[in-house]
Amino acid sequence: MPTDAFLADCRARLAFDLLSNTWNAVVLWALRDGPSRPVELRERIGGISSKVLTETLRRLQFNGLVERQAARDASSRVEYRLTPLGRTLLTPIDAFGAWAFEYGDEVMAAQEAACAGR
Amino acid sequence: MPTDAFLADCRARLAFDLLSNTWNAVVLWALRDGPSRPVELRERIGGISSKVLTETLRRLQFNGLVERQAARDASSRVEYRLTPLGRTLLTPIDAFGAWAFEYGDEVMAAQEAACAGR
DNA sequence: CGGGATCCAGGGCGATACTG
DNA sequence: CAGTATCGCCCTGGATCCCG
Repeated sequence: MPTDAFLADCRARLAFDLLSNTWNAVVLWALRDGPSRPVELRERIGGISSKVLTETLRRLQFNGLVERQAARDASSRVEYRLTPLGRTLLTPIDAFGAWAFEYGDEVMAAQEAACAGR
Repeated sequence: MPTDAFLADCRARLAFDLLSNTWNAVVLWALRDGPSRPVELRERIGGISSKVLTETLRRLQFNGLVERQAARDASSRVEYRLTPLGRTLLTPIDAFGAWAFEYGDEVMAAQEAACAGR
């Protein structure tokens, strides 16, 4: 990867856009351990409404990161799973998780310091 | 880092939130090579208004990732630079850049395929 | 040049209710 | 259970103007 000319490169922004909303990364992460049904996802994630979850999954689907599989019987059981492409995104997301685990406290401290200063 | 109990962990979401807007990652990236003045940042980034750049820098400042340094003379020259904490974030961002460089085409292809299917 | 003040449009996100 | 339809808030992001 070239270290310069990054910003004008649409590819980089494309990747940033994939993470530029509240739930994309969270849902991808929630799918890391295998296919899941919406109910499972919701309880695993917590705090996400059915509607927003669906919207997020549609977005991820649109970008080729997730695929949807309906049950073959008529029951309303559906599964979502990461595509191979989506799975490759776990590595960078992992990097962020590790970062948060290590530096999360510092960020929160900075936030409180900034608030205190006001 | 624990691989489970990630989603309920506020720390992880905190990190995701740092990337959950359009410009945070881009501006951080633009600062990677050293302190810069807003004008420089704007031309390096491209497509960002003065107002939005300022807002973004304030956000990053609030989170302790960037610091602002006014010139000592009265001229209106200001520099922004990454804090040590902010610099640690470059590694995960790098991971995303590398990912985009490698898989960007696949994402765009998936998008086009999704559009064609409609 | 830096950056505030406005005004404005779009969309993310939430709560709720409803259909199959 | 999965998903859609509404309604509405609020924030991001963009354009413009103006001040030190």
